[in-house]
Amino acid sequence: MTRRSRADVVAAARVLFADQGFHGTSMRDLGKELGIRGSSLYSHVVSKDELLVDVVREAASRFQTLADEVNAMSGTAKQKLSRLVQGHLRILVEDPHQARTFLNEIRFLPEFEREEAVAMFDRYQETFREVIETGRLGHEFRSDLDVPLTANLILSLLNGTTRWFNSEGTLDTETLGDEIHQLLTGGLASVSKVDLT
Amino acid sequence: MTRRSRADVVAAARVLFADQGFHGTSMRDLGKELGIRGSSLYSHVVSKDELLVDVVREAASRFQTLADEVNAMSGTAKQKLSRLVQGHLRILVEDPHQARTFLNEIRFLPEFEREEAVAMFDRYQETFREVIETGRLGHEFRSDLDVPLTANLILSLLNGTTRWFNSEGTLDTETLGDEIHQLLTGGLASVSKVDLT
DNA sequence: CCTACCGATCGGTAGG
DNA sequence: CCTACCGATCGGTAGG
Repeated sequence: MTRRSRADVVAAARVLFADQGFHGTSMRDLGKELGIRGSSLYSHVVSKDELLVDVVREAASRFQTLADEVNAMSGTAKQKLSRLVQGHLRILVEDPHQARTFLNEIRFLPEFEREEAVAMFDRYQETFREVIETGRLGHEFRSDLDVPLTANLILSLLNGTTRWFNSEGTLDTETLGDEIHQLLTGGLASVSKVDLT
Repeated sequence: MTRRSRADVVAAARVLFADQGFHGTSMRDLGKELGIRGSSLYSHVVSKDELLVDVVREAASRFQTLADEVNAMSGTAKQKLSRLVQGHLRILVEDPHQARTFLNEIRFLPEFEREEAVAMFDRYQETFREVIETGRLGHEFRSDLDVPLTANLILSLLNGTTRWFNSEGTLDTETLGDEIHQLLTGGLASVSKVDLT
């Protein structure tokens, strides 16, 4: 194997921070994953914190990109919600370690970067709120919806999939997204909606 | 203050394991929370692991109790689901630190106790599956529902509330449960279901 | 990227 | 419940 780059170190951090937690992972653990000494990592990064910052930022950036796509898109609220659901799931599934580090270890960031990440995620969540509000005003969704609450519930549902969904299994990601979108728009009940529009 | 009991130590563990993580909490941190030395904790417990085991077991036990209640209950699938949703939320809200430690730190348990806890939670989840399956067969719910998937989605939604719900806020727990139950059974769509039964 | 090392902190024990 | 301490490990640095 050749010399490692900073990107290799970040790659190891994604995996170990996700599996063992930030505080459960030592620099020596990361080194072992790459076949080098823990102390050698400091030629690539100046601190352990920096690795967590990198992983969280790259995840945040993906969510930001999805939000931009949806904001630029035309279509009904349901269509936009579907795109948000599918896009969000794709991000979680494409790099589950990155996603889990983002979701679970964000609280261990240094204060400045933590606030930065939280603000970034809130801007992302704002896209959910806007789509829900549009659907509510346009009578696609219930007019009595609590919009911020609904956004929180949808994101909880999506993010929770990282705890059990395995993309190697029988269910593929897009089908999962369809199931979720169906549950969100129509619920569990058996009788299909009468569309009055 | 008088002498501390093992229960006091477990109480401190619930809070600090939830806020700082199991690996981010030292025995000295726990001691400080109680106003004693870290080493003094060993007159109450034999290891740090034991504290995590205690917190996880007490949470698991609460879920088990709820499952027993629902299994003993009569009513429609929707009513049972509502009871599961409300009961699950109440457990999360009554002791958020215990709940968050259970959800986030369970993976750091010693292998035997981890498998025990996972098995316990799967038995609990089985109650969700049974209720959903009953509703499906009785045409309360869609007949094409993927039952285990739906159980996972519902639990993801519920557990995710620990990340943002604050029972001190304007929204009380029961109303949150109603909103969730409404979302789950009817979805976001605006037109109310036509009940053919 | 390595060896050698730093002070600090870790979980835990002995003995009172 | 305390002091005093153990070996191991932590994040990180110096110097090559």
